[in-house]
Amino acid sequence: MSRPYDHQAIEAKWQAYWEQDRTFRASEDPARPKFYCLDMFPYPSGSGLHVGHLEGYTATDIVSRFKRMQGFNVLHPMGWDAFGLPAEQYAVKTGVHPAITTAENIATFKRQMKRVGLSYDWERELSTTDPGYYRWTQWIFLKLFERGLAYVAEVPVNWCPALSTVLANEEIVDGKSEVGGFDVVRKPMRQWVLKITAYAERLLDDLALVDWPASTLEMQKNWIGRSIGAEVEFELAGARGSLRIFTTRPDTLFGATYMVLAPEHPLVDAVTAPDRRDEVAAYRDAAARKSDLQRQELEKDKTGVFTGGHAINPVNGEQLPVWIADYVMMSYGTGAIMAVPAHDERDWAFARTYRLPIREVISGGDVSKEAFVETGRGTVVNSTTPDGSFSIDGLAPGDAIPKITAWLESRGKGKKTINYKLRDWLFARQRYWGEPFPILWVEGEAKPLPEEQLPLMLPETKNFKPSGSGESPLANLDVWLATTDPATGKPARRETNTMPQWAGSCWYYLRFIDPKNSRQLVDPVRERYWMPVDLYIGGSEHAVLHLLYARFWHKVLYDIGVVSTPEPFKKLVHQGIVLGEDNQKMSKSRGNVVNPDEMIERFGADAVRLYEMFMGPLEAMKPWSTRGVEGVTRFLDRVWRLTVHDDGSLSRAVVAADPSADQRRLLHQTVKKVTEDLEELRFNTAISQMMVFTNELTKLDRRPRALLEPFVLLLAPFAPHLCEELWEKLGHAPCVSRQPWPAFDPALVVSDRFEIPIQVNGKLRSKIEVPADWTEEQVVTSATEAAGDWLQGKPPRKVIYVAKRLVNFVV
RNA sequence: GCGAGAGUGGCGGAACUGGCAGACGCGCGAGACUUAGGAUCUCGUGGGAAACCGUGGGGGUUCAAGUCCCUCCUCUCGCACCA
Repeated sequence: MSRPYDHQAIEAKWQAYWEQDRTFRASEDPARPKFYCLDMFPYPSGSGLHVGHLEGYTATDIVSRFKRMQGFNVLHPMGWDAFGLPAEQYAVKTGVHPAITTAENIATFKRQMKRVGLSYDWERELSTTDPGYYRWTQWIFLKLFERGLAYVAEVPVNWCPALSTVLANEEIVDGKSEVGGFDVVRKPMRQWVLKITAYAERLLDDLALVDWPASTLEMQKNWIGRSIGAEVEFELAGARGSLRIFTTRPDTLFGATYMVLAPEHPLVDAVTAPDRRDEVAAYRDAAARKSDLQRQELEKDKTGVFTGGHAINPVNGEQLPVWIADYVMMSYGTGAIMAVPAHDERDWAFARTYRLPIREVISGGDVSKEAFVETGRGTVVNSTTPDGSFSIDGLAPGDAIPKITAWLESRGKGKKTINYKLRDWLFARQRYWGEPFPILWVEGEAKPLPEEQLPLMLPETKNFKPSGSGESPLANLDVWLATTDPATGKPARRETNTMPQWAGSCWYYLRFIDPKNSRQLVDPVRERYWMPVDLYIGGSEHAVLHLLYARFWHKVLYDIGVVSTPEPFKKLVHQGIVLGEDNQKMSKSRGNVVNPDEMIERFGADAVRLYEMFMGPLEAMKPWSTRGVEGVTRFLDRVWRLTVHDDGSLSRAVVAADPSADQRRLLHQTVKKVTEDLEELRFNTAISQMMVFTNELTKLDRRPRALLEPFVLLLAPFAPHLCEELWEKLGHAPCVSRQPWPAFDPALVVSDRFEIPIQVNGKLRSKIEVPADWTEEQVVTSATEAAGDWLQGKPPRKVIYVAKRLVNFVV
C-alpha cells in the first residue's frame, strides 16, 4: 500500500516530541479532578508484546488521552511484574542470571510500547524485582506476620524425586514433570501461608462496592464460596468424644442414615473397630497416594469403607454407622458429614452402592429414583423426636432450617455456622527469582527481621539449580544463610523460601502513586488524591487470583491505615482474546501469531491502534484481520487528504467559511457519539461514526476549518501521531494532546426534519419526510396520503403514532 | 452436572427505554482516472424473478419483537464430589 504520508517519520517525530516535552508526566494537582487509568502490568516474557496485550493497552491509552483533554489529571503508569519462573528456568538451562534476561526483556517491551505511542508517565516506571520496590513487598509481609495473617504450616507440594525439586502446577503435565516426564508425588513441606480466610466475609461483601463485570463478580463469589448452615455434634457410640459435622441442610437431620469421615480425619482411629482396622488402613493408604486431581477424576464411582463404629443422631438417638470415603474432603467444613441419601445426590449414589438405607424426610420427590434436593418446594415429614417434644413436620424446608438450628443450639448440640470454600493462600515458592522473606529462624522459631534492615536483598549467585533437598537455591548459599538474631545475638538461619509472583502484583498500583518514596510505601496525601484506580483493564485470566489477592492485601493495608479506600479498583474491564486470522487461538505451533512490530512497520502505530479498537467490542473474543488493518489505514489516509495536499502543504480545500447547518449537525452528532462512546469504552462504534463524518467531508470541495479542527481533536486519542501532525499543518502550535476536548450543543444535534417510516399492519410500506415541528395530525394526514393503496380507501381501524419515530396503520 | 455469557449477511460487527434489521469496515461487483494498478475516487452489494422471506430452532405476548415471555439446540468461559 502506498501512503499519502510517511507514517514512520511522523510517528518518530511526535514520539520524540512527547518524550522531551514530558507531555504525559503526572503530578498531584488538587485543583483538578484526577483519573487513575491502569493496565495490568505484564510479565516481560522473552517473546515480546503481542497484539493481544496491545488491545488492552490501546484502550487505556485512548481513555487516558481522552480524559486529559477533558481536563482530568490523569495517572497512567506502566511497570513490570518481573519475578517469576521463566527467567529462572532459562537461568538453570543457560547460566544467564535472571536479572540480565529480565532487563533485556523489559527493554524490548518498553521499546515496543513507546513505538505504539502509549502515553505512559515513564518517570513512574517500576519493577517488582527492584530492591527499592520489593523492600515494601517485604514490609507488607512483616505487617501480615505481625497481625497473625502469615503463618507456617506443613502443606503438601508437588515433589519430583527424579529432579529433586518442587514443581509449580504449570510445570506438571498429566501428573508428570513437564521436563523429563518424571513422576510427581505429594510431599508435605514447611510453607508460609497467608490467612486470607480471615477476610472472606469482607472480600465477599465489598464486591458490592465495585463496578466489575458480572462474570468476574460471580467467579469471585463462587471462589469464596460462602454457605450458611449448621455444625451439629454426634456423640460416638461406645467411644469417647463426638463427631462434629457441617451441613447446609439441618432440616434433613432426621433423614441421616450413616456418617462419613474424610480418610484423613483425626477421629478415624477412635471410631474404627478392631476387626475393621486392616481394611480401613488400606483404604486410607490408597487415598493418600491419590493426588487431588485423581480424587476428582474418579468422580463417578464413590468408594468407602465401614469403620465398624457408630455415632448417635442427636435428634432421635439412632445409631448411625460411620464410614470413611474420599468423597468427603478434610479441607472443607469439619471433614465429616451426616449422610442423608434421600436428599443429597452424592449420599444417594453412595447409599445405592453400599446398600445403605434411604429415608425420606422431605416429601415432594421420589427418593427411590433419585435424591430430592430442592429446597424451594416439598414438605418436611418423618421429623419428630421420639418423645414428641420437638417436630418440624409440615414445614417448608426454608422454615424448618432456622427452627431446628435454634433447637439444636438451645440443647448445646449444634449452632448456626458459615463456611467458606476459600482456603488460606500458600505463599511460598522453592525458587530463587522471587522476594526473599524477611524472616530469621532462631532456635526453631520464625522471627521477623526489623524494618530498618529492609530490603533483605536477594543474594547473588551463579547456581540457580534447586538445592536437591526441596529447598530453594538459596539453601545452597551458606554465607548468606547463616546470620545472627539482631535481638539476642543467637545464631540464626535465613528463610530459604521466596514469595510467589502474586506478591509483587498485589500492591503495585499503590507504588505508582509515589514510586520513589524511600520512607513510606506511599505518601498518604498522594494516596488519598489518586486512589482508587478509576479504570483497570486486564485479562480475565486474572479474574480470581490476582484480583482476590490484591483486594486482600489492600484491605489489610486499609486496616493499618496505609490506604484510604476499602477497595482498590473501582471499574474493571477485561479485554477479549485476539484470535489469529484463522479464528484459532494464536500460537507459534499454528503459525498464526501476528507480530505487532511488523504491523506497525507496514501500517503505522496509528493504524494498528485504530484497528485494535475497531475489531469489535473490547471485551469480546475476535479474530485478527490484516485486511481490516488495511481498511482503517485507508480511513486514516482519507483523513490526511482531507487536510493536506499531495505536496504536503495545507489543502486549498480547507477554508475559513462557516459550515452549513447540515454539516454543523453532523459535527455535533459526531462529537456527541464519540464522547459518549468513549465514556462507555465503545471504541468500535466511535470509530465508525468518525468514518461516517470523514466520508461526508470527503465529498466537499470546500472543507471548513470549523469542521476539521474539532474532528482532529476527536480522532487524536485514537491516532495521536497523525493528529499531532494535522494540528500542526492546520497552523497550530503543538500539541494536540493538551487541547480541550470538543463540546457539543444538544440543540445542534437534533435535526429540523425527520424521516418517518409508514407501516401498514406493522409492515413497512412507505416513508415521508416531515418538519420536526409538525403535529401528530399533520404527520398522520401526510402519512395516510403516502400509504395510499395499502389502506384500500378504508379508514384504518387504529393509528399508532410514535412521535418522531413512525406511523403504523392497522386495517 | 452447576454457574455466567453469547448465537444477526460471504466475514468482523451496528441497532437508544420494543418502533425503518444489517450502521461502519472487510470482501465482492460495476464504473471513472490511468501506460499500468493489488493506488485513488464514485456507485452497488441479506435472500428471492416476484409476491414475499429473513436476527440458532419451535411456540407465545404486542399495532409492532434481534430486543419481552416459554421451550429446545449450539458455542465460549468459569467451577467441578464444597456437604
